[in-house]
Amino acid sequence: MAQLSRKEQASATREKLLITAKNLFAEMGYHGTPVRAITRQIQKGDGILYHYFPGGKQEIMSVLLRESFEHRVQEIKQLTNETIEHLPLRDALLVILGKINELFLDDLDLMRILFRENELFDLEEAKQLSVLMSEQVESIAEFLRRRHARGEIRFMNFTFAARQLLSIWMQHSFSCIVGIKVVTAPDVSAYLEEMVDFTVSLWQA
Amino acid sequence: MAQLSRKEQASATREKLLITAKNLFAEMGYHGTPVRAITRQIQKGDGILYHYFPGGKQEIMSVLLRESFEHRVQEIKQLTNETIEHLPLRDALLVILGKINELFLDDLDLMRILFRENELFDLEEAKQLSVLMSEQVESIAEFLRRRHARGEIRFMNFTFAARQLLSIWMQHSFSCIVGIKVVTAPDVSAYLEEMVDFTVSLWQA
Amino acid sequence: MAQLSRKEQASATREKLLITAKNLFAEMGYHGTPVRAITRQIQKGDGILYHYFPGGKQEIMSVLLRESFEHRVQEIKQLTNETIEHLPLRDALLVILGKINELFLDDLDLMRILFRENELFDLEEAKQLSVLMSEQVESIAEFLRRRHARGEIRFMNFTFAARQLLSIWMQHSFSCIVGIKVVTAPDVSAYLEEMVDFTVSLWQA
Amino acid sequence: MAQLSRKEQASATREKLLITAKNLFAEMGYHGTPVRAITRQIQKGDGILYHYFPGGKQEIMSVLLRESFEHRVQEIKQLTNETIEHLPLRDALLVILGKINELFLDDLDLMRILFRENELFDLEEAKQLSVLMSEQVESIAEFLRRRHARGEIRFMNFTFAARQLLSIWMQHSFSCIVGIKVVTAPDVSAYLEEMVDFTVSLWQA
DNA sequence: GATGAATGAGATTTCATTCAT
DNA sequence: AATGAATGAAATCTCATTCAT
Repeated sequence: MAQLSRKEQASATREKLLITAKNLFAEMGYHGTPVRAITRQIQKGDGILYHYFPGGKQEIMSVLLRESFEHRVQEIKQLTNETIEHLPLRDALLVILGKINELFLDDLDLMRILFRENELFDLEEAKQLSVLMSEQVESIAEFLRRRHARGEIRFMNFTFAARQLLSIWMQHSFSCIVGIKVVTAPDVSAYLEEMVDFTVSLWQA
Repeated sequence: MAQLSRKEQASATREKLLITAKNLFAEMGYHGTPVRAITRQIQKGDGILYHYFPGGKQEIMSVLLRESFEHRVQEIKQLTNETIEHLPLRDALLVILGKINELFLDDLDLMRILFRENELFDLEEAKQLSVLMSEQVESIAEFLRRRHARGEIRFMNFTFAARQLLSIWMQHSFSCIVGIKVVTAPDVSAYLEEMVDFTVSLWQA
Repeated sequence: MAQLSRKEQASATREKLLITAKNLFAEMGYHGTPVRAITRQIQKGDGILYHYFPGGKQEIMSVLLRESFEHRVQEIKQLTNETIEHLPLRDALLVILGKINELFLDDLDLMRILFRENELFDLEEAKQLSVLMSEQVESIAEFLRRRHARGEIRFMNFTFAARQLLSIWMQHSFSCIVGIKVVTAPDVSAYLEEMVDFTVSLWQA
Repeated sequence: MAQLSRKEQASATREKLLITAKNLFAEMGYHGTPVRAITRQIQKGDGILYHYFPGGKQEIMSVLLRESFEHRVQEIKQLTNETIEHLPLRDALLVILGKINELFLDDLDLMRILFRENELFDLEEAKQLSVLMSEQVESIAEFLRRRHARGEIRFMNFTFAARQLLSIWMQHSFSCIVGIKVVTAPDVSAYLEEMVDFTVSLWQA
């Protein structure tokens, strides 16, 4: 292992704290994770967490949410339509949903916590997520409009259509998170595909 | 006030415990509600809760969920299609969703807790809720089939159509519960109506 | 040992907490006394203190001060001049100062704490003590006036004279408390007597 | 600003530490002041305090007390009677008390701390203060003797008289420090003057 | 001279639960 | 049926101090 400068080591410790906290919060919940569990896992003293996050447990959670959110925003904004413009409609939609899904699954644990303990944190995170979803709706509506221009789907309220599509995905995701499902089928991965095909078929008629 | 028999008194205390617990859990969360807050509000000693619910805090929460769930099941099962059979399609669907909504809003707080602390309680409740939703999907699909038979909507995969409809509602409800919304519009009450109309219009084409 | 009813035992525990806290605070200071030291000394669990004093360490200190103060007020008010009316002046004054001294020495430890940590507690206690001292000044002035009427001392501003007397005592007491003395003589007990005699001699001239 | 040599810089840092510590101790108490508050205020690292004061927090407090005390001793010793020898008695006494008062008020905060935490530090400081006061008593007694020789006051035990005078001042000062006053009058500044006049009048009779 | 990462003992407090009465 | 005294593990957080750099 390379010799690390003090600054590098400090930043590494901070990072370890964040990662460990995220994992433990995911595994045992925010309330279920004692601060000690975090510090002990990185084999440091009890106080180290307060050295990097003077606000304690709450602050480390806040930082986790903020960082995850910022990453998500950046990724979704980069989801340019160019890469999907030439794909068949259903494939394009699946790519979009898949990409969104990926982003959420990426930090599914964090989402889970945000949902579960959502009163703990100032609702800022939730609000930002709302805005993000709204923007996404409009972006998809725009995409559908272009497909209509190409004659692939009929004319309709494209914003509503986009919402319909996102509903399917969101309901599916929320269900996974909270453990209540509409579909008790074993093959949950195919669910989205099925529903997208069905929806597109309605749009084409 | 009439003198209560011992049995009635006991039962009254048990009931008071349940109601008080539900209110406090809703207000301050399950973790945020000390057992003492419950017993003190009904002006009884600390131990009384364990007399009626030997399993303690967890048990009282379980009972609350179970009772609420049983009530919900009963109500939804009574949601006979007969009463809506003669209504226009979009009205009938709105009645169905409205009824489901009503049932959930009825104990929105409990739902919130079920979502938030869903790993605390054995997932039995969540599973039952899943089954309930699946049954509901089939029931709606059946209803749509009948409407198709009447020539009101075209032929399609009615199960998928029912899922699509429920997705809209579920996404909406979950969003309310966790505070993340796709629509930041001020008039949220009209949202469901709009989306149902849109969906029905697709089914009719 | 007689069998105690539950209520008696509870009250005994509360009392034990107060006494133990007082002793430990006196010995090691308020800050220097962990709550655990108190509960361990009475061989009870950590939480018992919070059962009787929900406000914790601060509350137990407050209660100690309040109770001590109430006792002191009561005693000083009962210090009727009747019992000293017939004594020679210097003896009467020594009785008064001795009585006051006794009252303070009674809870010298508490006084020490009140002085030392006086910013901790709302200044109510200190204010009340001030009022008490002022009243005492007037009471002594009144007594001196009567002695003047009897021709034992000359005419003068009796309030000032009373202050002068109390100054001697207070300075002496404060000195004992904080450990700074004007007199480094070994026989501190004779100090007050000497000074009273000196002062009276001035009044008589 | 002139470039400071290393020695000057070091000494400046040490001085900054002392001044900052004194202010913070005064403001928040010894226990209430974390070492970090001091080092952060002078924008240095955590360890710097231990560089200049290896004994840590305790040592810096000790040094503060010692320096303040040395300054006080020096000043009081310079309080030569020559400057007051020609003044009227009451004015001369007021000058003496005023000078002593000034010296104490100068570092009232430090006095306050010395009183509050007097068991923390070895009692050396308190003892020295005691000796200082005793010497002062004798010095005043000597002064009174000279005034008696001039026929301004009658013969009496001048040591006792000096004690009586200092009592008035000490009680007043202590009262200010701990917040317990004999006089609740609004004009506290006149208190000393009144009492001195009263005492002198007794000496003259 | 100076830094600040790291320590870890220890402090206060909470609270679900038990059980003798 | 009811009480509430007592428990004690556990949780969060503070802070004087050390020491490698």
